[in-house]
Amino acid sequence: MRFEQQLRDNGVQVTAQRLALMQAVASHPHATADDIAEEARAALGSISRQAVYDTLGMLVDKNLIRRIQPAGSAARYEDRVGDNHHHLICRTCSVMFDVDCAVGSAPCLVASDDHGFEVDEAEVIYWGRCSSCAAG
Amino acid sequence: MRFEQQLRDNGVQVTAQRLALMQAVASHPHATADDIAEEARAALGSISRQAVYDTLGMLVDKNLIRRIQPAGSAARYEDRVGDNHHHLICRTCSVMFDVDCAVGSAPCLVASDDHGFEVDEAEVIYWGRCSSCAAG
DNA sequence: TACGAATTCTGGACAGAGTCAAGTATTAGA
DNA sequence: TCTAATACTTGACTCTGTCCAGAATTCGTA
Repeated sequence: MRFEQQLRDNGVQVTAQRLALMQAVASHPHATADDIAEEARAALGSISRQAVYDTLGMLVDKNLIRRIQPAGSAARYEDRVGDNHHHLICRTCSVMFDVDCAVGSAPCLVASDDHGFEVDEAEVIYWGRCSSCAAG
Repeated sequence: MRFEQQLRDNGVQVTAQRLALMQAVASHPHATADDIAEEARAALGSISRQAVYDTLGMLVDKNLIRRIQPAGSAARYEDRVGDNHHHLICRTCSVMFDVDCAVGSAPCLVASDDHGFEVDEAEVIYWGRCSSCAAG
C-alpha cells in the first residue's frame, strides 16, 4: 500500500491511526484537522485528538502532506505536495481551489529584497469571491 | 492630529482608546493584538480586550490598517496599507519583514486559472530562515 | 453649555484550536 | 518471543478571539 510505504521510507512506524489519517487527507483535500479526525474515526472507531495533531504534524515535517492556514480558519491539510501550487479562497463561503503556479516550477521564491533570508517557500493565497457567491 | 482626522474622515467617533491603539499599531508594525493592547494600556492605564478587538476590526474594515495572519501565529497588524506589499517570515524566530511587490502595483492579482472568482487580493508570504537564525 | 440618542467601552462568560504531560499500548528489530 | 523505542490515550490547560448586557462616552443640536 502506498501510504504504508511512504511511512517506512521516512523511517517512522506504521500504525492504523496513521494510515487512516493519510487516507482521510488524501480523500478530502483542504479539510481541517477536525474533519480529518472525523473521517479517521469513521474508519477506526475512535482516535484521540492528540494522535491526530501529532500525526498531521509529523506528516507535514516529512513533507508527505502540506498545511495551509488561511486567516480566519483552522489549519487545512492536503496531500498535493512538491509542485508549488497556490490557493484561491472565497471570502464569503470559504471554498478553496488549487491554482497552479503562474510562473513555473518555483520562481515565485524570488522576493524583490530577501533581507538575507534563505527562502524555501512562497505561499500565495488569492482572496476573492467565487462565482456562485458573486452571483447570489 | 493625523489619527483623529482619519477617524473623522471615516465617520466614526474619536475616542482615547482608538487613538492609543492606532498609535500602537503605527509604532510597532507586525505586532499582535495582545502586544498592541499592552502598548495602549501603557498609554491609557487600562483598556478592555473587547475594545482592542472591536477597534482593530473596525480599522481593518475602514482600510486604515491591515491584518496579516501567518500560520502558527496570532493575527498581526500594520498600518502600511494600499501598496500591495508582501511579507518575509522566519520559520525559526518569526521575525517578519516587509517586501515590496516584485511585479508592480497589483499584477500579482492574476492567477493562472481563476475558477470564475472575482479576485481582490493576492496575499504572498515568503517563508524561510533569517540570516541570524541561519547562522546560529 | 447642557441634553440625549447613538455609539463605544467594560467585564465576565464562553468557544474553538491546539499543546502539554504522564501513563498505557503497540510496533518492529534482535 | 522479548524488549526498547515509538506511538496513542486521556484530561487538563493555554491562547486567541467572540458574545452579551449594562455602564460610560461622544458629539450634533438647542
